[in-house]
Amino acid sequence: MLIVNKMEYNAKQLQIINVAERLFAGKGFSGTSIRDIAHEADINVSMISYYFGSKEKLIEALFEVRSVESTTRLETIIANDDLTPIQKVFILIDSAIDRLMGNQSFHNIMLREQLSGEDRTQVISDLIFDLKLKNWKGLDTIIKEGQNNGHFREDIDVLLLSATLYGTVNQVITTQSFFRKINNLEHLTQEEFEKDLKLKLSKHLKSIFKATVAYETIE
Amino acid sequence: MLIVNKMEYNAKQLQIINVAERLFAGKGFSGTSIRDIAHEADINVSMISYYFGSKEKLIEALFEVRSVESTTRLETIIANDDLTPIQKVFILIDSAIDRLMGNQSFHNIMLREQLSGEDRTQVISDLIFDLKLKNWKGLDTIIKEGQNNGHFREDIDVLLLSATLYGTVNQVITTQSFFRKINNLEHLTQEEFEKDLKLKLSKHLKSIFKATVAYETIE
DNA sequence: ATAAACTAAACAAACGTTTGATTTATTCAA
DNA sequence: TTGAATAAATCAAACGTTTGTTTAGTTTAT
Repeated sequence: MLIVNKMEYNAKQLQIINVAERLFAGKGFSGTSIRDIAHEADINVSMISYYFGSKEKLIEALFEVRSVESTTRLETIIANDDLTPIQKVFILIDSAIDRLMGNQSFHNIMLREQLSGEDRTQVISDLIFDLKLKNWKGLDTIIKEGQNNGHFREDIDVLLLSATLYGTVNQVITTQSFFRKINNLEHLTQEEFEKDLKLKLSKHLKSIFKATVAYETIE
Repeated sequence: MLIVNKMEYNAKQLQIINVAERLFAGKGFSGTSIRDIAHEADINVSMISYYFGSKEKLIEALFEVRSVESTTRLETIIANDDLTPIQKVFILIDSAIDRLMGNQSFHNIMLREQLSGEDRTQVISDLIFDLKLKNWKGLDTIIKEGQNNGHFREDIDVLLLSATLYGTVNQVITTQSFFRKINNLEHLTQEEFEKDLKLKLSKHLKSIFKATVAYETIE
C-alpha cells in the first residue's frame, strides 16, 4: 500500500500550491517557470526552493495535498447499507462528475502526467495508481454486490465501464468550449453552463450504466 | 471552412516530424528541446529552424501532416448506402478505435494541446476544432439517418455520445498499463495486448451504443 | 538572542535561434 | 561531358534569454 507523506503545509505554502496548480493546468509543468509562479503568488522566487526544495517537490506536494482530499468519498458511498446497488452506481456517477468538474485544474494536471511517457517522479505515479485503483475497486465492489443480489448482469467488464465513466467526464471537461459552441450556450455564464452540463452528463451516464449493468428496468 | 496549408515536406523534414512527434508525445512540447529532436533525428540543431522556421512552426507542420491523414475516413463510411445505420455506427466505432490506437503519439499530443489553457497557435486550434467538428457531424449524420428510418430513439445527445466514444477510447489508451496490470496481461507482447484491448473495447462500445441509440435488439 | 521568513543578486546550465563558413547538388553554357 | 556558377544543405560556434537553484545578507517573529 501507499505511504502518504504526512507533511503539513502552512498558509504560504498552500498559497504557492494553489497558484502552481492553476499555472501547471494552463501551461503544463515544463511550460510554467518558477518565476511565473513567484510573480502570480507575489513572493520571491527563492521561496519555492526554500519551502519545497525544488520545482519537482512542489508538484509532488500538490499531488499529495489534492490526493488525500479525494480519497475519502468512495468509502462512505459503498458502506451505506440503505442504498440498492443501482442507487450506489448513480451516486458514484454524480460523485465522479462533481469531483472531476470541481477540481478541473488538478485533474488537468493529472491527465497531463498520465500522458507523460517517462514518469516525472515515483511519488506522483504511485499516487495516480492509488487513485485509479480506488476508483476501480469502488465500482467493482458495487457491481459485485448487484450481481450477488441478482439485479446486475454477470458479463460486466468493470475496468472498461470505469473507463467509460471517467473517460466521458474527462472528454466533456476538456472539450467544454466546443460543447458550448455547438449547443449554442455561449450566452450562459460559466456557472450556469457547468450546471447544465453536469445535469446532462449525469443523465447520459446513468442511462448508459443502467442499460449496461442492469438486466431490465429496475428501481 | 478551414484552409489547409498545402505545403509539401521532403524526406528529411518528414523524418524530423516523426522524431518530434515521438518526443512531444513522451515529454510534451515544452519538455522537448530542439537539441533532443536534433540528436534523435541525427541532424544539426539549426536544421529545424532552417526547414520549419521555428519550434512552433514544427509542431504546426506536424499537425498539418497528421490532420489530413485522418479526415478522409468518415466520409466513405457515411456515403455507403449498403449499410444500415446501426452497421454504420459499429464501423464508426471500430474506425475510431483503429485511428486513435494506431496514432497514439499524435493523439497524445492533441490531447495535451486540448488541455492547454492558452492556445499555442491559431493554426493548431483550428485544426483540432475541424477534426472534432467532422467527428461529431459524422456521428450526427448517421444517428439522424437511423431516426428517420424509425430504428433509433429520438432523444439522443450526439455530442455526449461522441464524448463517450472518444473519451472511453482515450481513457483506455492513457491507462493501458493499468489495464494490463489489473487484468494480469503482462505476459502478452504489446501487439497481442493491443489486439485483445481493441476487441474488448469494440464489444464494450458497441454494446453501449446499441443500448443507447436503438429501440430494441435489431439486426 | 535565536530562529524563521524573506529578499536581491548571482550562478551555471539549458534554451531557441542566428551567423558565417563549408560541403554537397543542381544548373547550364561551352 | 565537362567545368565553372549558382543554389541547397549542413555544420560548429556563438548569440542573448530564460531556466532552476543557491548564496549571502536583511527583516521579522519568537
